[in-house]
Amino acid sequence: MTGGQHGSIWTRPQRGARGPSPEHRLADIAAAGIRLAATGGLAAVSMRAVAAELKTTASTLYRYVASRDELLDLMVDTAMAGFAHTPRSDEDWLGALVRIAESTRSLYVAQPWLLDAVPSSSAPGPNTLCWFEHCLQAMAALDRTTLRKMEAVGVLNGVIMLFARSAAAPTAIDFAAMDPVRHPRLTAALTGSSPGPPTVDLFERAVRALLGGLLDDRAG
Amino acid sequence: MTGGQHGSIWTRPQRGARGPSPEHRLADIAAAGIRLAATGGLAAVSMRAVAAELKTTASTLYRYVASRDELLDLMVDTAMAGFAHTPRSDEDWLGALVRIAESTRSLYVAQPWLLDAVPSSSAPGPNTLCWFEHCLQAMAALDRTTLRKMEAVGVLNGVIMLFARSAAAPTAIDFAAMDPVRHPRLTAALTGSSPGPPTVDLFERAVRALLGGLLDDRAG
DNA sequence: GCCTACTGCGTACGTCGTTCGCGGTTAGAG
DNA sequence: CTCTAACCGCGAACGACGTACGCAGTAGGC
Repeated sequence: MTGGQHGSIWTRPQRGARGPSPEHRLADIAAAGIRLAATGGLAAVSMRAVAAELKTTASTLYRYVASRDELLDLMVDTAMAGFAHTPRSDEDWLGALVRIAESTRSLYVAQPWLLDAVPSSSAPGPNTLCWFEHCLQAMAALDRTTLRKMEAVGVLNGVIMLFARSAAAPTAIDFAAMDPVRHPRLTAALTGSSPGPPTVDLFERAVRALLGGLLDDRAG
Repeated sequence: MTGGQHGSIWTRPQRGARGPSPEHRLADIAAAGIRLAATGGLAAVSMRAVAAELKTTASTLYRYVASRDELLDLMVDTAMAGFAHTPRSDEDWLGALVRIAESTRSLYVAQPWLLDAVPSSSAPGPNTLCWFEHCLQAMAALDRTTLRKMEAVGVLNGVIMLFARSAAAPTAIDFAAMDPVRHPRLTAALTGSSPGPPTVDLFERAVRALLGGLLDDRAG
């Protein structure tokens, strides 16, 4: 199993014919990486650590994967297999997208390392494409350009990740640099009442407003 | 100048009284880092590289900065000094925020490394706080909870970064993993007409829709 | 049976962030 | 003035990282 030459892991032939059969599978490697990421974040996913998890060495991993980034791509797509969505007949496109957004967000929140890994992946795997497909299917009845829809899906995904990030890492901002004279409103806002609980359904409201503005009504 | 013990760079005393005067200034260090980041991205900003830019060594930098992350914080806030905004009397809060959003995005697009650096910064510097203050000032006349406004500003910043990212790195996605059977709509969308130019003013529409939905009209 | 492609793996290279301790310098304390 | 403690720049080192190379062994195609 060569980890080089071809374009991406998804198109690469899984196995040559000649040599001994590989001792590992891509699925196991991805699972090992995910196991490490779940505990120590993406920083804990080093070639050596993943290899140790599989009781082998780092150089062996390069028989399966061309680089660390490719391993991350593999992990992302494996995690995306956890996404499931069943269309309903009683809801419109906006409702369907909101439901997709919410289950996607919960997936990101459950595996926060995804938020750090996704940006590197410019070669989406089958499960990631499946997610995309679900979004497009939800908008099937909507009369808009496909380009327009895909733009909206891209923005939607960004917003989902945005909310997932703030949910995963409670915004512990250190406002030590604040000067009451230069930032009166900020000071007033912070020294005022305690922050309290975030607005309920902020996520759903944001998603609805965004998609509505991007896809609904007038102007094309 | 000790790079340790105190909470953040912003509150740390700039200089002790006893020893010889430092040969460098934080501003120069940040500028050197920015210079490197402008060419080779954040990856090019290593302690050794920044030190070499200042004709010194990596260990010397630690007299000024506690860690690489702190150096990044410094760079981010220095770059944020490039943000300027003058309120107008003839526009409402939404118009003001849209203008802020657009100039912020152009700042991100001009210095794409900011998009990779910001996530690490949980200790905003004075210039970053100044940006926040501008947003709050734009909404001064708006009758909403301060909490609500700050949430909206947080989401706004996320959306700005989202669009800036897609503008800086043209989405060269490799769809090699696509199976026409499993992803019919995606295939149809991609094999159909060429992607063509993105929708005009997608950014402004998204910002307007989002802020409108988050802050305007009914429901509290 | 040989050749060839493939396997796992030990080793090594260069780079990274960071720490430690040295010699030299400066300012406040006595 | 002397002394001393705090501070400076810096060389060297540590451990960890991603990755390349080459070796010994194995299994299928001819």
